[in-house]
Amino acid sequence: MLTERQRMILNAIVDDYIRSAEPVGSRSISKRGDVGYSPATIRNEMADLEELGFLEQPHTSAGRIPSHKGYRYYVDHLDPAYSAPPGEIRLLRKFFAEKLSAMEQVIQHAAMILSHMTNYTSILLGPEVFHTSLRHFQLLPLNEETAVAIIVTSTGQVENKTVQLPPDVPVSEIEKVVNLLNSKLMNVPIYKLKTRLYTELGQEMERHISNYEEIMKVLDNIFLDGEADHQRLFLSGTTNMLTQPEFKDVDKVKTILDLLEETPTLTKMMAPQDGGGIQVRIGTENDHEAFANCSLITATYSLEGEALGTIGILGPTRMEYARVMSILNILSKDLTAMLSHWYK
Amino acid sequence: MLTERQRMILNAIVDDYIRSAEPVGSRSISKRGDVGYSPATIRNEMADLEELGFLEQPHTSAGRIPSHKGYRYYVDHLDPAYSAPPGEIRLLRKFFAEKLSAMEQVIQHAAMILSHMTNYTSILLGPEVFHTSLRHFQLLPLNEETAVAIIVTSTGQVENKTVQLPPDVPVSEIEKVVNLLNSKLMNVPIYKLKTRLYTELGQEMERHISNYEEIMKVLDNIFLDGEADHQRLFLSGTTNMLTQPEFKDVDKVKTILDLLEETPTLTKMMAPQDGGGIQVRIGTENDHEAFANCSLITATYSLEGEALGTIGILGPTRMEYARVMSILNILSKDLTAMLSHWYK
DNA sequence: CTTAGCACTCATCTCTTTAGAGTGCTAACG
DNA sequence: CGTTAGCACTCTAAAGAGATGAGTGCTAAG
Repeated sequence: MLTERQRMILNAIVDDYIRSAEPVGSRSISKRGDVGYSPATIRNEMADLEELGFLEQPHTSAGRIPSHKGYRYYVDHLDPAYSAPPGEIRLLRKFFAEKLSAMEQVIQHAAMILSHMTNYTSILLGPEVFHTSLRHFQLLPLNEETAVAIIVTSTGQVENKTVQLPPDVPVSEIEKVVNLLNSKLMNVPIYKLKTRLYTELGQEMERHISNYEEIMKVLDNIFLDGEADHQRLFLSGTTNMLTQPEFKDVDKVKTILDLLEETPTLTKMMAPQDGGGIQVRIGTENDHEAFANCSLITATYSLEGEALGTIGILGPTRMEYARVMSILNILSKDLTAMLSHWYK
Repeated sequence: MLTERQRMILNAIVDDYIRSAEPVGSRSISKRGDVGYSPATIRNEMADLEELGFLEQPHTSAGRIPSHKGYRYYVDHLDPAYSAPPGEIRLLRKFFAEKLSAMEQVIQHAAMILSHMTNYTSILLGPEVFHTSLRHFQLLPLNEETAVAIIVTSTGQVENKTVQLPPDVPVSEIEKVVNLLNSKLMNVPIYKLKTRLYTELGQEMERHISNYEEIMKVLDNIFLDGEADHQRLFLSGTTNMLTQPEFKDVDKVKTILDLLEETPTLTKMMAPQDGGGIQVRIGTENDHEAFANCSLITATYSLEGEALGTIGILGPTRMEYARVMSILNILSKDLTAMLSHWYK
């Protein structure tokens, strides 16, 4: 039905169009390495393919785009043996094997509810913390002043951080500390590391280690960081942004949505400022430019009196503050109640 | 700092703007029932409020919108006792109490993976079926010809459907059928109801019930419906639609996204046509106009040889068919494998 | 202090013009 | 006879030029 050359050209056009989303001109096909014909020749073939119904012209002086029939032909003649690259498959399987902890499910679920009820975007910061514990700790001196701290968690995640060492700490001392930590803090949940450091190790450290206080500071610093980095972010209702008339410009929405994908930035923004309770950040009070026209309302939930995570609603500055604040208030309390019931 | 009247006007402007997203003019404030002043008076106050920094003008001849300071004032002076309407709170708590079954988590998780890996929107149809079973069945005659069938599931969901009764069925007969169903089909998973109807009840029905065949038809009809309605839909990556240049027009995206919210329509579209395997529906081959520029690629996963659900990717007609088809193929097989392992 | 009236401003919509990409056709070439 | 160069032609997208109208600020009267 189609000549070999026509098939090749059709394939080239579909491929190009899939990549570029722009009508494909004869010149650009001609310039591809795998097609050895001039634009004029391609044009002739394209005219034929159009007549046969495989291509379309959006308008007279545009390039061609595949018609439905063209796509259909392309799909039906795809190499059936084609398989995604092995790296991709490995990734797919790896993600698929992951599981959410019961805790995370609750958070994710809450995110969904929030976005549905408010018609805004909800952002929930949940403590990954809950299902990861310490498997291994290492502190490798790089030189006299700096060392790399390595934390391996029960889920196999490896975190590392470069830290400044206090002056004049002999290697033997460091080894002692590391051994102590590994023996005493093994299997302790990440989020409890910092407190356990003091409650369980304080005395022993004081007895055996010379620079006790300064080393304590270093460790404190390391675990503090681990705590923040391990939080997990759940989003829901991002498309609700689109329904707001102030964001009818796609580019504006895009900058916001892109920022929502940037987990670290978002995590920082969600961090509660001084004290808990409901917090409202209006427009530029969010310290990111893309949120200049947004307001972020957050509330914290907690376990045993300690703030664990944050739930938040992102909307236009023109937001139904009263309603959203009330809903956040209720849900954060319910979450807190549920958690304390759960982990008791 | 602000006079009572200024506060009132500021509040009115913020409220109006929250609702309308349009700059608020003096006239519209004046016309509100709760403000008894003419536009000119309002204008004077508005000029003052602008000077104080609570309001802004997008341009000289537009109405006013609240500034950040204006929102801040509004928020800080919100009635602290305000609480969302009780109906809303009840709804919130109800949703929050819901739980996803293990099965559903897997599906939802798969949806996320798919959208992340493909950068398109993923739609997964999972069998709610798995964790709901029949708790109670009722058939209430309305008159001689019609009756309401009520199905209560183990999760407390209540489904009802109006059905046509065959002529001349005495009430006593109906009662017998209902009793038989309740005694024999109690705790049977919804998805097995239809087959069990025949395997377990066929003979007994035939013996005791006069209009056996016609009543069977009615029941069949009822359970068929329940089966379809109980499938659960998971979406992920809806915002990926935005990154496609063909959908840079917000209105176009909106029609698509709106359709994605319509669960029943979507469920129907995802239904596999004749036979399983990977299916590609290009443009208008999807029987909904809003998807004229979209392609939907679907694959089914199954349990014990029976198709249970569908996983799909929605993207522009200009889609990376080969890659997506390969990924769907792998994931659908992995899902099938996982399920058979799970439910054995 | 409040309100009516009127001139003024500026965004938005529509219409027109312009620039550029890509075609179709014709004629020449190997 | 298939392939290629050249050129006129077409049509969109971008830029510019009025017309429209909502809403203001100011002034003067109530």
